[in-house]
Amino acid sequence: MNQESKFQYEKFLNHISLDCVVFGFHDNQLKVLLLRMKFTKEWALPGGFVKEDESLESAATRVLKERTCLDNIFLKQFKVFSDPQRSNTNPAVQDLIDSGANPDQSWFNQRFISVGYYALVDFSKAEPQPDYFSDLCEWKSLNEINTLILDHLQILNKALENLRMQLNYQPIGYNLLPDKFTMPELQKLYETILGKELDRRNFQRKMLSYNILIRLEERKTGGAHKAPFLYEFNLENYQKALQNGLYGGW
Amino acid sequence: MNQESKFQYEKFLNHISLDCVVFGFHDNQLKVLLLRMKFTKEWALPGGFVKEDESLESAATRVLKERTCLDNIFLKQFKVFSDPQRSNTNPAVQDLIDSGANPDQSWFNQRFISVGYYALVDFSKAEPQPDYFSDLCEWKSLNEINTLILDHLQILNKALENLRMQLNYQPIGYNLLPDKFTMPELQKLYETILGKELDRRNFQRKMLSYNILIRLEERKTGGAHKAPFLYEFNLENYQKALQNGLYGGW
DNA sequence: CTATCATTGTGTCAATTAAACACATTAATC
DNA sequence: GATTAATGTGTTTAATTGACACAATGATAG
Repeated sequence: MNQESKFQYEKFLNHISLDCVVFGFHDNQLKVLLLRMKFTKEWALPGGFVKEDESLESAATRVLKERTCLDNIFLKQFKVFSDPQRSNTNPAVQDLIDSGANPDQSWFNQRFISVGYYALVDFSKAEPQPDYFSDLCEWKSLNEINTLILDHLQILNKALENLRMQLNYQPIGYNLLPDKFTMPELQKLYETILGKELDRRNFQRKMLSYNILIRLEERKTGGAHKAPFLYEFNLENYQKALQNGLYGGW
Repeated sequence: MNQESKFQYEKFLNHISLDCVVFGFHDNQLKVLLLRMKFTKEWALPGGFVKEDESLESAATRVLKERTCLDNIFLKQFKVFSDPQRSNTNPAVQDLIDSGANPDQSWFNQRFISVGYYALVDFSKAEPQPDYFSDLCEWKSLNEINTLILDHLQILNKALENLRMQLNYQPIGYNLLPDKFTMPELQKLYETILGKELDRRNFQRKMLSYNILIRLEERKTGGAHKAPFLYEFNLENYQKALQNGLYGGW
């Protein structure tokens, strides 16, 4: 276990927290990284607080490095959750207090405005680590997730909504797939995020038209049936597409 | 002057502020509502703080009602600005301190994480009101705005970027135009936001295809040349389009 | 080692959408 | 009443999307 040895709430800004929806892709399924709370055994999104001298982005990066052991994670701020009632009527708060991290209870009893981030990571490279308040850190498939503490399920759904939007004007995949991947794998990723099936041939045509893929001379063998080509991203064009978007619109 | 008689910083959450980029449309130009600081005479975005029992949305709504005398303003949260250095190296802070609102200076010397909102309002119905720290509240055209306090120019630019994005998947205009308007006026609004010209005939065809417009039997007379039809929005379809978006994407 | 099977690679055709452009109409002005 | 400059309403062509067909191939079963 690579938990923090002490929870130093003294260093953090009051009232502000952040929650991260970490997406990964494995077994043709979209996964989300969750923590199991030590006491109530409820599941939660990884989150944290903001130190006095760091930006939200730095704080999110720090938290995600602690939870996944990864650097350079794709991070996107998508919404702030500020309902005054979002955290004060939930047993999870008691759980945090029970943790003993904050003896006088003043830290967890305050109201938090939480900034939501979603992250896209390479499933195979992440090494899930629980935090001070949890005893387990695991990937869960979307359909396995029924309840989460506080408003975390709402945060997860909003993140997914935003990820689906991103799909429509920015490339996706570099952060979620291994370096080399097949067209069917990329398509499955899209289908999983969107929750619907796409036409194989039209998908390929559209995807290739973005000019962000490089087809390798290699094929992926081992599976039954015809061996598909391997692709990798053209990083230069991928970055351009991230900046400029994929569609013109007006 | 309809200023607040007292600045009650005691009631607000520490470290959290909000800034609003209020867009209006007048004389075929996109306008932004700005405040002139009492002492330094620098210009700033309208902003405020969050009371202990209100959400960010409520706080933004409250602030905008104070600045424009309008209810039911279209509001959209677009980004949080959290650079630790964003406010502590700027003369504007001294200006706020000089205001005397907070004698021990503890309030304005703290670090603020600011949530950015943009608002779309009917120019002709807003009644600009300065706040406790400003002596003037005025509409400014985008090209008139060169410098703003703190990182407000950056906030403005990000808001504009987001507004341009919104144009590509949601209808716009109901909040910015009077109840009845002409097609050329609507087109000018789009052109102003996008900063580029559009083909008159293609614009009309595309806009009508959304089914959010109702053409009235009336025409707008008074201008030289042929009188254009007046339109109004079909509110039911407009709301649907806001929810579902205008384009399919994947 | 050959036939079978499921999947991949490639391509076509029709329908829809977008871009570029032309001409008739009309309200104010002189 | 002619002129002017903008509006109303098209058409034509190109580009994109959606639906679908068939050949190629790697593993597997017999």
